[in-house]
Amino acid sequence: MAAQGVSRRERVRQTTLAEIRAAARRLLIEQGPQAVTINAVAREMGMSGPALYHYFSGHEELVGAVTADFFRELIQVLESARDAYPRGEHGPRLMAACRAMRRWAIANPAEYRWVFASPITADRQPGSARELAGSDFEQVFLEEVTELWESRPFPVPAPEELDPSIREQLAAYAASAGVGLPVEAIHVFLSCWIRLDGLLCMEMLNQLDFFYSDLEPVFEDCLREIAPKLGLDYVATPAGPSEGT
Amino acid sequence: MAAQGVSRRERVRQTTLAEIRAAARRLLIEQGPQAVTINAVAREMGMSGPALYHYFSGHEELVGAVTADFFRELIQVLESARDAYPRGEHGPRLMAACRAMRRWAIANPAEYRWVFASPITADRQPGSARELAGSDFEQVFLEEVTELWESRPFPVPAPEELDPSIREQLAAYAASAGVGLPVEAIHVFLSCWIRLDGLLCMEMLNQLDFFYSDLEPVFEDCLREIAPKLGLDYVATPAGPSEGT
DNA sequence: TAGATTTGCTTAGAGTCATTAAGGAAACAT
DNA sequence: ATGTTTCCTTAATGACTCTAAGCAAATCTA
Repeated sequence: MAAQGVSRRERVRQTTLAEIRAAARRLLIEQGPQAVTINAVAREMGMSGPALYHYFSGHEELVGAVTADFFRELIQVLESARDAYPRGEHGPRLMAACRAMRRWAIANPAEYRWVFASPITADRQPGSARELAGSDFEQVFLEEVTELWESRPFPVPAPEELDPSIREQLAAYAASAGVGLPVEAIHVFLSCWIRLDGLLCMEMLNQLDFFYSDLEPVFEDCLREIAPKLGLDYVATPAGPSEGT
Repeated sequence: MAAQGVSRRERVRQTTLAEIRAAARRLLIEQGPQAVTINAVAREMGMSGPALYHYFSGHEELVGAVTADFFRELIQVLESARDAYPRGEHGPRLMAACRAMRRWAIANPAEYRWVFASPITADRQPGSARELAGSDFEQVFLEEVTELWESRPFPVPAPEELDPSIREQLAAYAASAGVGLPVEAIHVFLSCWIRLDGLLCMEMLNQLDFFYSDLEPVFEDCLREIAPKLGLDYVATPAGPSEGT
């Protein structure tokens, strides 16, 4: 029922790996990022420090694994929020994903900061787990916007209105990432994305505490401004999903 | 010529303090934030570690002092960019300050991240040097916008269009910070601020590397969108300042 | 100007980290 | 039953923060 092709050893190993990442997360939440040390994690699970080196090549790899976990979790949260609405309803699906992102950030501030406002500049090499998970994450929104565009194109600036340098950079990105969207549409999408995520970023970095105590209405305001740019209707209270898949 | 009421000792002490902060900054730039340790800073100036405890109560206070330095420097940069234009020209003055902020961030990425994307969650207590410098920093923009508003009010949403919760929060902020601007105007200002700084924030956290290699035109695009919200004309190439003070 | 005090530094040391090395014991494979 | 792999331990190195104890020079005081 459990063992298929994987040996018992392998299963135990995976369990331990998961336990390690869980302990690291607990430390992150309870005592902050600087508390996530090899020693502390090991102690947390009744092991001695060097034992962890059988599971991770070092501190950095542990950090990378935990980060990848968070990305996966966030992607999953976004996808299920999105999939609460049927495939064709791109507006509600996008809005739901946006709101879910903020909800996750609010519920998991330490994790959000760990991932996005990473003190850890390392692990930025292309090909790292982090980089891969990061692009998967963008993909959730980009895919939906692509479908939206294909089913009902939103208004875009005229080609000559777009700064040539921006055009060039986006063309390069589209080519390398295989995005099936015209440059102008990517520009509109990214403008919206930057506004929304920039706001969330500032909120999570506590840069707005001085002015606001609750940014939820500000976030909604941002959604309201963004919606028409993608040709969508802003809906304040998301109506119950119309019985999706 | 130099010694006034301060003793020679005090002067030497201040010099040493400055040298310590400079060494810390050098380490930050050359080897990243994790290299800014008490020991490394001391070594950098030919001292032994514990000596620094005569100047700072510990690592955290050193970090705080360096942060405050950066804030002061940034404020100074903003002010002189602004003051390159005469007092009445609020548009050019604001734009200049915005561009100067990005220029400083680009020229001093480590410092910018140190200040704004601080891994260091500590030192957030109200009254800390950091908090004070932070509010001075906002003040540069807020003051200018206030003068702009008083000389030539920009369009604001009708009172009933503004979310009641936002209104309430901004009213509280205005009262506590002594802002002489109606709530609606604060809202417009903050919307602009959040867009601009959110973009810069994401840029500096490398969240946009995937899409763009050079964000300067994107930043300009943002300025172009923001300008009319404050009733200003967007000017791409800032004309030489008309011989300000 | 001599003596007391303050200040700036030193080294020593305790406790934390990351990481490597060496070895024991249990699980597994044959 | 034997050999191998795997998991974990302790020991040790060198970094870090920070406290303690103490020397020596600068400064103040009488």
